Amino acid sequence: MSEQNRNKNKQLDLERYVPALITYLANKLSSGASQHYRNEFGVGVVEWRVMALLAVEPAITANRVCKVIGLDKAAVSRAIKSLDSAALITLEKSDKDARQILINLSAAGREKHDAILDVALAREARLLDVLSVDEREQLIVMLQKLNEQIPKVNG
Amino acid sequence: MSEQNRNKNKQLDLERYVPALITYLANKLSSGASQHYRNEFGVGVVEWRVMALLAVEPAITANRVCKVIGLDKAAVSRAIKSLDSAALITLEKSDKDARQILINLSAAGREKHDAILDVALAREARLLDVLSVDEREQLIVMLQKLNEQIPKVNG
DNA sequence: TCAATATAGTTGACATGTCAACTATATTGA
DNA sequence: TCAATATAGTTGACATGTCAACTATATTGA
Repeated sequence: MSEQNRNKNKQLDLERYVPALITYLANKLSSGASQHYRNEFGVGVVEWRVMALLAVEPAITANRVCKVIGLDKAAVSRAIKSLDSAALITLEKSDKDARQILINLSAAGREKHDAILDVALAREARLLDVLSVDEREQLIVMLQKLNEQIPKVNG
Repeated sequence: MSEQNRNKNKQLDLERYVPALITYLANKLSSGASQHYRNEFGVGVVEWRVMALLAVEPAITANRVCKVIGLDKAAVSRAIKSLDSAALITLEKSDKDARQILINLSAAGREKHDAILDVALAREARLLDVLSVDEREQLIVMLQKLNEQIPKVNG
């Protein structure tokens, strides 16, 4: 091996570099979903994620939405404005704290949620089709662990 | 259980919904990396991914970059323009096909690549810290399988 | 009490990512 | 040969995501 070959041949194994694998997957999933939901249902993925959370936890604040879905409050603020314009949510001031606004799905929002949910679950099912039941369980547990590691990676 | 409770209580289990777990993770990883790399090295994640690929495969076209890193050709075109302005790559017309431009890392680009690589590998190591060696291997194989499923999910 | 500090949400600026229309060149097949 | 088609790369428009500065209100502690 020549001097040249020994030196400075550090490189990434792109097929095994986890951040790349995850970014690739997330980009494809999000853009595919966004396009589909926007065409079929008139809302984007961010709006969909907020609706999915509201179905689980009614009457929550924008701040709670940020914490759960991991988005910046600017993105959430805009998604809420958009959902409100489309009459898919209702907003009410909190009695407890005049800074807070409580968000709920409207009846129309609940209907749209149910329709999108079917599509979202079908998409997830097609994705996970290649994994065994055990593998799916392992994947979920590992992704949860990795999400908990994020502060250590970035901090 | 009342009629109301039986009906229409379909909802997502947000802690186990794989597209959400992946999107969350990818957003945090990419934005953390982007901020870090931009501050320390003056390039963003897209530029970094292109550089990492160029270190593995020299003298490739923009089209090849798109295929490997899974980005739209618009994003790649802009990243290449930016890397060229920063003199981190060299561009040369292909003799074989006048439409193609062959891209290589410049000496400065190679140096910057090596510096970022250390940080990138350290970030990955901190992320994977919570997983055993076996789990890491399983995770990589599963992510590769999921990436192959993408056409079926979106198509 | 009230100044200092913290928290909820909004907005403008900008990075990242995708789409579609476009120009330029190469390839295919009647 | 040359019209039809395919491929490489660029550009404008727009969706998604983050940051920092901002307003308004609540909480803390001297």
